[in-house]
Amino acid sequence: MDEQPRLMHSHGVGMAGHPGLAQHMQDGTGGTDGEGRKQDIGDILQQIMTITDQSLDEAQARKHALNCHRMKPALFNVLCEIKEKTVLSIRGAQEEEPPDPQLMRLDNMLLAEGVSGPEKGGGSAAAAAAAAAAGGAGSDNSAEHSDYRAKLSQIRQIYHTELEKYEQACNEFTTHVMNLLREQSRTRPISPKEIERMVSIIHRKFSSIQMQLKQSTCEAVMILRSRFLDARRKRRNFNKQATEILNEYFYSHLSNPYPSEEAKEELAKKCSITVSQVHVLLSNKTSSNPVVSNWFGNKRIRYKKNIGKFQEEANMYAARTAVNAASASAQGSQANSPSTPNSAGSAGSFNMSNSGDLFMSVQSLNGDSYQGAQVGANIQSQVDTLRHVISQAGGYSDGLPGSQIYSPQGISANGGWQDAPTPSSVTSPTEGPGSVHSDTSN
DNA sequence: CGGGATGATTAGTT
DNA sequence: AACTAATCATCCCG
Repeated sequence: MDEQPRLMHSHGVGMAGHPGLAQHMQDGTGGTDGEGRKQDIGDILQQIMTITDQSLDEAQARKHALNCHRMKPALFNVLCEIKEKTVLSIRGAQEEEPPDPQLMRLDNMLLAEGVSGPEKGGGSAAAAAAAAAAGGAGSDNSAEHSDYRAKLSQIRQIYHTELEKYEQACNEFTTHVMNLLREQSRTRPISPKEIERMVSIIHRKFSSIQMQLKQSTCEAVMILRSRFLDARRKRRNFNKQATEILNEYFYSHLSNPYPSEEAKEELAKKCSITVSQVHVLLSNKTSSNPVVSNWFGNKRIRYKKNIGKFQEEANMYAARTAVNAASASAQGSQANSPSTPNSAGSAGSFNMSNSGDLFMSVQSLNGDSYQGAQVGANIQSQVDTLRHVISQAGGYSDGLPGSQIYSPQGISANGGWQDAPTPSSVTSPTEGPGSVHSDTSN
């Protein structure tokens, strides 16, 4: 303690013209002493040089001896002088590096993914809440979701633990090095700048290790994420019941198969269809159930594309809803259809994109405003077929087994399915697709 | 395995 | 923003 570390700044700079060592060397009495001093200095240097070869205790002892050596201040001054010169060259190498762009990228990503952010980021919590709210019955989805979150938080935990470990190690090491340097500054000149430099070197080293950690964390998150996103693409067919419910709605609203938000929600609930959690996670909209919307979108387009293929199905569901509604009450059968009065498919008036004139009205069962079955096609290539079908009055030909016939009402030539009162009532296709009366065969 | 069925995604439209 | 049309990716049945 008696000896403060001799940092250079405390020594001043003005010794260039007056080297302390020279002074010491010259303040002897006789010329012959010169030899002895030289010897002395050589001794000291020798001791210094070999100090690292010794055991700790020995070294410690020798250090103390050196510290007390009468030549020490002189030697120290010399070292200071040399240092002063070399420092200049060191300074040049010292550049303030800008923050590593890649590190910044990693940081940003970790933050965005909620790994490095505040504990249990509000964002993910909100997403979870949204998922829970949107998917009331969806145990499947929320399970998947929580799985994702569990894995993410696992990653986050590992990341934080490791990060903390690194930080601690870094601090420990830094303190250690600084102590060492301070200790050493007794025997050799060390500028604060040098210590600073050393510290920054240490920090750089550690931060490069940290970067590796961040990188692998990012990778892990990416992998998790991609696996999660892939999962969303994995298609699971709805169960039969769900499909039936959806189909029922579709065919009973064939005139306007665009369920409202509430209707979609309702259907989703009935079918136990939940929003894919991804939708909730990636888009924070609380709106309609995209799964149901997807279904209706697909259904509409596919129905429209190939009505014939769906005739059977349509009739089936129409019949079902008819029974349910118990309305029917088929009153008059219009004269003009060759077929029996009742043969009406579900009414669909959804207007085919191109040409409204393809359908023909054949019969309308309801006195009030309702149209009977309709057949329509928008595809030019189907026209012939349709004509054929129609001419057969519900008989079928090639692709179109249907027994449906169009009535013009509710159909607008221009676009979109017109809305029409629920068709419900109309049908009674008696028997499935069969319902073909009249001259079917020919 | 091939191919149709089907849910999801995407580009473009209104 | 919701829809259509096309397409992708997977399921599923023969």
